[in-house]
Amino acid sequence: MDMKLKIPYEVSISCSNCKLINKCMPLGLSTFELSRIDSLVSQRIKIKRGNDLQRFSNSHQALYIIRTGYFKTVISTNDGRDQVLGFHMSGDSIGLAGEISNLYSCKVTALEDSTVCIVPFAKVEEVANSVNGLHSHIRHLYSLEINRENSVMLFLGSMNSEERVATFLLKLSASHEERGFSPLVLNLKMSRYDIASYLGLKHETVSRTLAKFIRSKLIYLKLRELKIINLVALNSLATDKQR
Amino acid sequence: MDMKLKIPYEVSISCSNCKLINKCMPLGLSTFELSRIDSLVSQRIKIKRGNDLQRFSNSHQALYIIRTGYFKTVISTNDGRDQVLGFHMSGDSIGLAGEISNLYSCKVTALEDSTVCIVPFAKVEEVANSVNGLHSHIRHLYSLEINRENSVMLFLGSMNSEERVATFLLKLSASHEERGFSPLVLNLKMSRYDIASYLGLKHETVSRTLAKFIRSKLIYLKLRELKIINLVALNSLATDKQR
DNA sequence: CGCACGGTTGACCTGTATCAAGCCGGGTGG
DNA sequence: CCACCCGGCTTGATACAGGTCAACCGTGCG
Repeated sequence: MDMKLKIPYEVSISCSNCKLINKCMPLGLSTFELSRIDSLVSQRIKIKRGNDLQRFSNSHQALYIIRTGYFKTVISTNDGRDQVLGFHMSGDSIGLAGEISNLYSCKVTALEDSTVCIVPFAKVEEVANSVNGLHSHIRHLYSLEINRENSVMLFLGSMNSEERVATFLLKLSASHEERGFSPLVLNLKMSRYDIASYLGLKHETVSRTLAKFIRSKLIYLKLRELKIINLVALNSLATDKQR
Repeated sequence: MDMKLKIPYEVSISCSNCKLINKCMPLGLSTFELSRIDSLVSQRIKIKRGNDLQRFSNSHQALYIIRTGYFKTVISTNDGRDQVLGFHMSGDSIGLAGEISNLYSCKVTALEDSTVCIVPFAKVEEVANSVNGLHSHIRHLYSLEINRENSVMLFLGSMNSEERVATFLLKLSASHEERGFSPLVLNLKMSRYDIASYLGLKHETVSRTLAKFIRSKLIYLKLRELKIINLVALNSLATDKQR
């Protein structure tokens, strides 16, 4: 069924035999279109845990797509304020905001060893007339990002700490499930500090809230290893604003 | 120099003689390119204060650009949570997120009588090969929006109430200045409730913080009419995180 | 003209931040 | 391989910013 050949580890470096193709490219491409897609990715780079995806030349001239690994994006101001904007895993596009504003810089940091595909927009425009819907797909990627940010603003602007933490766990769970992993077993790649910043809380509050969830048997947690025990209850914590 | 002919009020309905062309379209277009741009806008619609920009057919098939007026975008969940995501005025593009997610709906409400230009993406793709940089300009618009949202997440996640209100006023001021108005005289189109939601505060807190600013002679405020008296101090409140 | 709603202000309360102490685990160097 | 140490994490005690509740005012809309 699923032939497992012994293949040198660099062979699968083309889009057409990448498992993620349905996530980062339009659905339902013909074989001809697939062959054109292969020329989109100018390079694939490896980034070690703790390092930043430093932008090559002009960042908003290219799309960065995570092939493997885990990242956080952080905005920092010159008065020393930091804010984690999001966490990203395989198939996600990052750096869509480009470098427009100089008021604050946006950093993309690997939380584990990762690989990233770089798709220059120039190539997109070259290839677009032979691949149907490529432009609209790029717009779709931007829309996804804006939607993601909207949902972050929602909890930052209107939720208490329990609701925020529950929402965070559910988001993680959903993105795991989306990628074919168990939605109930999460391996946290980020620190409590990262979570706290993302949720607009202090790390102590995150700790306490997680402890409360453990006590009420919603989750199991040992360091960075987390299991969701009561998904339903967690969900109603996040979405049933009582009163 | 600048001929002022008496023209029936609907004539200026083409992009090539719209004052906003430099804001919503790429810079430095040739006259030929300008003529192609004119065909981009499929229609211009009027929206009365208090009404929503209801999306036509499939929203993410078109770009909506504010010609005149003022809008707020609001996200609401089915458990009755509301969050103002932003305020928008002439030249801004709205609705870039499309309708991807059904978890929460995003509403765009006019805060005063407004007009909006609709640019279907299908037209963009038709015209793109005769207008240099049109695709990259669209991407630029998305980037602007993502950047804007990043800055909102920054204050929602990491600022206290004074910093938030000061930041809000400075943002308003900057967008006025950008459009050639005085950066010091602001006419608030939105209610205190809207401001509060946007800033992730309660309206009482917004009121009190504004009152504090009045007392310390940073601003003058009478209902919705606001004057910035000490821009420098306001700025250092927003950006100098002491300690 | 009147009323409802937006806005302000005060008194009080609570959720989250702050400060502080201690624990644990993993990485480093001897 | 072990010991140490540092950074991530937890937990407790306390403080305070901002939320909540309530009363009142003004204004602009119907």
